[in-house]
Amino acid sequence: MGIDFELTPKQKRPAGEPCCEPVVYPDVERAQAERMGAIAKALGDPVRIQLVDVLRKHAGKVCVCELVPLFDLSQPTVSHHLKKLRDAGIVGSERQGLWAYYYVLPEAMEELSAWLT
Amino acid sequence: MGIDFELTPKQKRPAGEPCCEPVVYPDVERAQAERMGAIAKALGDPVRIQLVDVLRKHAGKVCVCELVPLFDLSQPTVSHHLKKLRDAGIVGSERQGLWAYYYVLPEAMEELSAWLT
DNA sequence: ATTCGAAATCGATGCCCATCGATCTACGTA
DNA sequence: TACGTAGATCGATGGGCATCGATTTCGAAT
Repeated sequence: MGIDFELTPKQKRPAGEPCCEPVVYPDVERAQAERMGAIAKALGDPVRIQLVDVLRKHAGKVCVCELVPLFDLSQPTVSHHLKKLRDAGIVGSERQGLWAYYYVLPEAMEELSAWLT
Repeated sequence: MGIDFELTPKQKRPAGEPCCEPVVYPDVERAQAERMGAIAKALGDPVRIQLVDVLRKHAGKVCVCELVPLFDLSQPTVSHHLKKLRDAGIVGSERQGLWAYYYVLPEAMEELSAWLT
């Protein structure tokens, strides 16, 4: 359990004057912190926040051709943002003929939300 | 309300074969998306996730001199991460003599959590 | 006054990221 | 078969970020 960090302070401080109570092990271990950080990082862009918001409010699969004109960005850039969200497990995609449809996978956001609260 | 994006699709598609239902306005406007993105971006690093976790679980003010040895990082690097969290409004700080104490400001994380759920 | 120490800041470095135009892929249509 | 189109990928570019050692700042202690 816990993290393989050093926990015994290396600095010495004046005797009889501790600066605070000793800190215990962080109870998310490093792997979970990296997972939370990865989700948060994927959401750390206003364009991707709005993409997720549109997909979520639509409550279904949305075609990329509907997403691109929502932004003042090129089609490759929107595709790049969608890929970031997909790599983080926040959205899924599905191809039907020429068109590609994206949808929210709620689990990732529930993970982060559960950690936040 | 809403976002100043173009909403009428510019691409024409084969008649009688719509790819999906039309997308409505995103109901977080751009400013709110940027706020959410800023919070998520500040949390988008495993070190900062663990910093927040330690501060939160400690339920009080924690001295920087206790935080630094938790990580295999230099003191300036930890200070840099704390500054990022402070700039995003996720933590607050307080100086007492030589030492500096940090603590979680729950409002920012509640903001993001409320948007996520 | 001088020294010591905790924390922030500075400057440099190497890497990652957002963005674009151009290209590629693959499917539908004429 | 050839063409047109939706979306992904490529390569380049400019800016931002994580990290470090060195320095600065300022309060404490001798």
